[in-house]
Amino acid sequence: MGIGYLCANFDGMEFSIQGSDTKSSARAGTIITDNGSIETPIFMPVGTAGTVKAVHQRELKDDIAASIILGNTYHLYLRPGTDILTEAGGLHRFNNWNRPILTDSGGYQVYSLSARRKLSDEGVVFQSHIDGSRHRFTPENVMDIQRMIGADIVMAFDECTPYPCDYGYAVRSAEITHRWLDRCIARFDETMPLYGHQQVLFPIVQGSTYRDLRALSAETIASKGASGNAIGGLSVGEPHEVMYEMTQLVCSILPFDKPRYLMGVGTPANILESIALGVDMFDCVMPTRNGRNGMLFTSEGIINIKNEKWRDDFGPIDPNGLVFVDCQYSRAYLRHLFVAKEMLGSMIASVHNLGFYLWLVRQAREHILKGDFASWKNETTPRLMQRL
RNA sequence: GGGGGAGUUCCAGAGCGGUUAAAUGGGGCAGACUGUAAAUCUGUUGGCUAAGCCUUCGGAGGUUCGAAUCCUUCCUCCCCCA
Repeated sequence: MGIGYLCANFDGMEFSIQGSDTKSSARAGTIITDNGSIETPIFMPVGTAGTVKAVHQRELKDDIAASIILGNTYHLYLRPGTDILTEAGGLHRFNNWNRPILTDSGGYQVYSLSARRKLSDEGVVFQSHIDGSRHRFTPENVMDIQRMIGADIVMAFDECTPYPCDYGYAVRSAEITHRWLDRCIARFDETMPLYGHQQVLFPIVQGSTYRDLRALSAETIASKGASGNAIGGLSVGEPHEVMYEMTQLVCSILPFDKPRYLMGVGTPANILESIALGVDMFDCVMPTRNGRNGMLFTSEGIINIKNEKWRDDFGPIDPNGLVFVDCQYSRAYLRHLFVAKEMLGSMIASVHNLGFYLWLVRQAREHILKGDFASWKNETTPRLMQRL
């Protein structure tokens, strides 16, 4: 890849707001990228290793109607590696997804693989979870790798601050993330996209659960004038009220006219609450991972499909679901697949859960445009979160 | 017909005189999972009027302070030789 330069003020992404709720900070917008547009609020299925686990692209597009998916820098760098990705012509062509992609930077792995890495101001040295080999990640090469992956939205390299976390650590962690951000921006700005579509860089707010640090971090991030801004370091074990408090605080500081992305969140309730606080974008492994483990989110509540009670329930998985699996397979059949450890069970559950999550954010958008989002959210959430 | 082996809690299978309601798997039941080291992990799995008691290791007797473990006998199954 060559070192190039960008036209001043060029923004590879547009964001517009079509409407907002009357009794909350929820808004309905549209993000336009070179690979397609995204109506917000949006849920982005996680496709860490270049695949939304157990789901075909065809299902993602036609049934689930996902408008953007994730990839992960750390995982794709280790496998298949940047040589294969560039040879393929980028991740879009490699995994046959012609809509937008967002790549996480590996900042979450700084947290989740903390036992396997050494963090310094320079960057992070990871010991591969695959073969133990050592790999240095810096703000600079993380930008380069994300250029080679070719995501439409790339994330700044950060440290997802753990929880609980003492104040001193939270300060140092946020400072590292901020220093890294400047290096990310510098490198990103001096390099060019490789595959003919524009890319944008989202910075990430940290600050753990401390209001002053969150505010400081949000102001720092906001000052960069990025195309969109992310909130990281939440949903790592803190109480929900704390997560909402931090989200509300940060949203009040981040620019109104740019999309806000709450990383790693969450449950259906988390998502609706955060939309009300002004968040536009979400991603979470919950619908796929929990789906593979037998947990179904439905319009009627939450189901553990492995439970004996579904053994002879021949009703649809979700009578109100819009995805083809919802009405074509029974709960009894899906339970059988899980009990028998048949892989189709994981596939059906993943398609269903993602279909449900995308349905949920589409509903949210409709109610925001109608102006009754807050009341709809309050009456809907208890039903969605009840255990069946 | 002759010789040998085995029957243990839902299943397989340890245990071979007391620390055994009985290892370990599996199965069953339940729980967890939030920018994916996860098609993963954890708990539990005889009964009860539960810090205690009752029933349980093919059946019935017996030895012993004490038996799933030793003896007698019966039943059932498996293998080898005719």
